[in-house]
Amino acid sequence: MGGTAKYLESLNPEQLDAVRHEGGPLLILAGAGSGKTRVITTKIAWLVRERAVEPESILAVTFTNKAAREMRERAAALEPLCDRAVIRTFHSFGAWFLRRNAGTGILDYLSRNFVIYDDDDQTTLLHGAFPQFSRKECSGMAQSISRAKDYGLEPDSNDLSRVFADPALRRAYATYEERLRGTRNVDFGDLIRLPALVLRHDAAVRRRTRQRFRVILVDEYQDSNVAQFELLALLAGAEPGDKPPYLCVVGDDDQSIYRFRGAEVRNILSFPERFPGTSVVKLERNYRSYQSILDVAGDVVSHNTGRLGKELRAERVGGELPRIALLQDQDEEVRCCARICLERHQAGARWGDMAILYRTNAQSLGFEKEFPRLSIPYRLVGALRFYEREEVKDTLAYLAVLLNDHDEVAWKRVVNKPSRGVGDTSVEAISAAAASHGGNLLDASEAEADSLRGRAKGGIREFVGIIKEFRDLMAKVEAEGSLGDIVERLVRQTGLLEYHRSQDETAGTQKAANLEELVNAASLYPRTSDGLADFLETIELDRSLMTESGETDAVTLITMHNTKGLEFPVVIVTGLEQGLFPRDDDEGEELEEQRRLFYVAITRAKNELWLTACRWRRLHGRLFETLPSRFLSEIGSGKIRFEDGKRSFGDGQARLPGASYARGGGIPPGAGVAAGRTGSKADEAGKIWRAGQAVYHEDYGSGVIIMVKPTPNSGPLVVVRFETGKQAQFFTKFSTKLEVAKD
DNA sequence: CGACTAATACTTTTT
DNA sequence: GTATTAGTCG
Repeated sequence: MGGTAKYLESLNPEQLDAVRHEGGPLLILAGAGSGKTRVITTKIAWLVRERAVEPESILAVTFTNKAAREMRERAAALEPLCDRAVIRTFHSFGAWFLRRNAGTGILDYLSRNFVIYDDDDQTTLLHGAFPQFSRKECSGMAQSISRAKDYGLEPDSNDLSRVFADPALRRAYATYEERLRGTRNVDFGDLIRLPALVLRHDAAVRRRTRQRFRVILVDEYQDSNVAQFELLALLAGAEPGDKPPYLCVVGDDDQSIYRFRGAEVRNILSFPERFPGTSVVKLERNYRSYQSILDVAGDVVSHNTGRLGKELRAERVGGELPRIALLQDQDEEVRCCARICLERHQAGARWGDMAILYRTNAQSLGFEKEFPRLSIPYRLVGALRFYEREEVKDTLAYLAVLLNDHDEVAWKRVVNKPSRGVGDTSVEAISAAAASHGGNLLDASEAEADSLRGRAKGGIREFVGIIKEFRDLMAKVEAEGSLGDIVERLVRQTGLLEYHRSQDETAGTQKAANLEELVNAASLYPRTSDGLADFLETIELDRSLMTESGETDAVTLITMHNTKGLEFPVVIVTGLEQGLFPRDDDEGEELEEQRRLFYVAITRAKNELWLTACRWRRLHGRLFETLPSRFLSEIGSGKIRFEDGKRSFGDGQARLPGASYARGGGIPPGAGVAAGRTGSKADEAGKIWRAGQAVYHEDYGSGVIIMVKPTPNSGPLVVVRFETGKQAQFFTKFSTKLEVAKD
């Protein structure tokens, strides 16, 4: 090849290496803000342009729809042919694969128009199978089952103890699978698990798939789970006598933050061992933040063990020192953040340049209350998801029933919504009768209608009538209009629109408007079964759909998790307190994950970084005195500026963490937080508080102290587990309701 | 069947 | 403290 093509010119040497690498597997370790998406998209374009790779033979997978969209657009901008490449999320690829193979082989039971059950649907399905368990218990089971699928565990696996604490519940997994098959639908986990199963057992499909996809790229690889790894290994395997597809994964082990959902950091840590002959390229030049910000991030994450090892260097040298504000309480924290935002705005920054980050969604409340009063516009990210709303799920359930007579979950949801006199008894009767109709609920409904009593008889007939009518409507090939027209007519005719409109009036909600939005979204699809299945899949797989409407200039309120992939000129990370971030019981792997989360949060900042912590934090309706997060003590001296030395965690004297920090000593790691764990401590009244001591609380009853933590100023803090199973912490000094048990 | 009250929980959540 | 949900009563 001749000179460097123009679109490669602005890449740095490492990025260029990554783009032009060929042959064996490639692991790109891409630090935050290192131009990772640029490298992947350029690589796709380069393969098509310089290496004459067929775009159709390229498979690129991401974790979010947003990332997939961005990758598609940017690759196509570099080389128009790239729009023929398969660029999808892991799950959307799985759905695509399953629809092509539904009805054959081990997927013979599966409807080609399957819908995807979410956690809520899984719970409903389990509740139907196990009515003796509460909905809450079923939700727990659903979670365990999802996790099992994340780990690639089948119902007959010996390792189920990894996710099912209770052995009795393991059998529930098998029952669940049976019921799920009966619905002819899939859950989220199946979108990964089933393609792997097919590839493992069907040699012909495996060969066809491997011959088609000669290049496989994976983004955010650090967040992949075991099941995804297995699917990837199958896709990237070699057919006998053939070269394996080219495999390239991109990720950052320091940004792995989804362990609780089954993500497995080891996937990236051990990639070179799992794929021998792997080349590694590190992208360590950061184009986003000032060096002063990366210094803080680097200090924090360096406390983790088991890293692949990377050090970010800023292209943007200098920058002000990040600042930390130690506040008295949440109200002060809110005011502090508001002050920063107002100042920046007056200095010319846009509201949209600023973001307030927190660990838990509940922390957004204080900001939401105060900001309107101060005329600070804000937008809340990720709080309410469109597709999870009742009215949306109702409509989708009707549409699912149109596609599939066996969809037990959807059928149960809407057969009596809005109310048409079909109560639990009738629903149970029809459910039971479905067994003799091969699981077909519509047939069962028709057969049972006559034997139902009173209003239920007419109600069920009405329901069946509606379903049949709309199926006929869809089947009319010559009919004009889009799917939107069908959906609009459906919400009217079923009474759903009227039902939710009246709810709007009493509850002041926006349900009717949301239904309108759903109709609008549907009008982009053709009024066919395939169009409908496509529409449902898009909504099921893209929960963020329609959350952001229009470009509004507003301060972003967001959880740290949700900031991944984003950047802001000004970032304020709040709630940096021991007990909240990290939590007191975060240890080992979990502690390291929390530290990575902090790392992600810090590296979102382009120009300015603020950290805040409160001495008093209200949690579960109870006020706790806190210590600064241990993560703060991990920041080297001189790398952060202590804001307003007058306020602090201490009593205003020499052992002020803030004061000593300001002098360069670093915040002491919450003296004794770990050290005093097993110790006992007497308070002023001379009462002895130690682990194992039986106690009595006026409200909660009897319990046992499981932990005693000394605090610098507030006397001992005891963690008590009550007989009710409840666990709570008390400052013995302030808790008048807690007594040492008499005997 | 719907509206009330009482109990209950309460990280994070790409798909 | 707050929000949601389960259970009970009319």
